[in-house]
Amino acid sequence: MRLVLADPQPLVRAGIRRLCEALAGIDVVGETADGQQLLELVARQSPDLVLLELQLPSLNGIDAIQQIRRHYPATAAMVLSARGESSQVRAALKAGAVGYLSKQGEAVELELALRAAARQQIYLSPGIAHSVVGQRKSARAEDSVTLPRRQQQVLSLIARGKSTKEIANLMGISAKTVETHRARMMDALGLYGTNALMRYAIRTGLEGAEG
Amino acid sequence: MRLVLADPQPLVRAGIRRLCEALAGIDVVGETADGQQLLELVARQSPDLVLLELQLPSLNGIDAIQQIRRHYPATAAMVLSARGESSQVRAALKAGAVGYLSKQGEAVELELALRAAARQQIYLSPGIAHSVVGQRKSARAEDSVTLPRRQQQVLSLIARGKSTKEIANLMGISAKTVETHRARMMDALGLYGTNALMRYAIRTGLEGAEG
DNA sequence: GACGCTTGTCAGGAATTTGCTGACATGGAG
DNA sequence: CTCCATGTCAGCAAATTCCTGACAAGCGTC
Repeated sequence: MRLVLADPQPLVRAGIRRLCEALAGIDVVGETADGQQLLELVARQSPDLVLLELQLPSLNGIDAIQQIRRHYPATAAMVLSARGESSQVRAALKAGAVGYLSKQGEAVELELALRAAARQQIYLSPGIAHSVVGQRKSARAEDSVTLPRRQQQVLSLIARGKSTKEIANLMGISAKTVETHRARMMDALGLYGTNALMRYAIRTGLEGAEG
Repeated sequence: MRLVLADPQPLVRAGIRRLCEALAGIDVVGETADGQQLLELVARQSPDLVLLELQLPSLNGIDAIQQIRRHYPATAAMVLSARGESSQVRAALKAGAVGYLSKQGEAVELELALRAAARQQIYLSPGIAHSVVGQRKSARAEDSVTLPRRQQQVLSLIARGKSTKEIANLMGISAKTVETHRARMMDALGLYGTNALMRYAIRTGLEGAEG
């Protein structure tokens, strides 16, 4: 099985690569830190599987998965993520991921996951699986919502520390409208107060931030 | 050289372990996800070197380094961290770390760093080194400040998404005083506006949060 | 195609929060 | 002893948030 790795941290990536290469029948044919480069790599190498972190610079993991599914259907994509919010898991699977492996998981899971992928099966880390099985009691509203486009834009700007006014300018709309978006998001997410939303925004909306 | 690893993510830890074991003369004699367990491991194994992530559950990396230096002076500690804020770097070195390796660094750095440690030398990742060399022009105020006790408490509560009122209640002081603390922190950190502070608070004040 | 629902846009006005300017006590540095 | 950082608190003007509407466009359904 030919494999491509994508993770922003070179040392981590190198480590995972070693783990993969130690497995029989696994051939790592490429690695990258970057979402766009990942697509190019896939185009060149046509790997059987891509193992990718969701938080990638220049093109986030979810979008990368969609592109891969769309343009290179012979290549499967499996997530290898540090975090495991339900919304992320759902989004990844909806985008076409064939599995979701948590970095919190034990090392043996890596082999299980890759073997599963080779057999066209879906692998989910324990502690991740519940996200798709659904309805345990502690299901927070935050974890199962997809915000509309405009609201997501606002959220991402909030996460970058912009003020309402700045957001309004950047988006070319009235500050009042930004407030409405914020209010609707808080409503949808079950959050109370701007700080709670900001916290949520920063916890999630990182999307290749860094400025 | 006998080595112990500490990183909260098993998969990452396993990968780094492989990378270390592939190096001649390196013997990984233990690994853990937890700060307290790290100390016990060091006590049992008396390794020559500990390679640790700063963000560990139950006992953070900085404190762990101090304890190790104090109680097991034969064991050296080197940081292997995802982030590289100057304040963290300085704190780690002040605590007695013999090096600071960034996960953003290339895999070859691992060998350089371990070899350096074996020769009693200090290794710093490129892009980290400037933190100690100091004074290049883009030195942000944020990176070299230690806040007073009370202000740190406020900051950590901000990071947890508490409102000014809630913080005031929790700390048993007036909301006005909380605002003063906030204002002085913004001043000290060179930040403008509450959102900027909140962003900073969440970026840094994580300290085993999760709630 | 009319109806309902979501999304995107915007405002007015009340209620809160922030930012700014003082103020005062304490305790350590010089 | 004096200076300055720290911790505490208030008054008041300015800014922001929250709440209540409002209206148009798109979408799915019956």
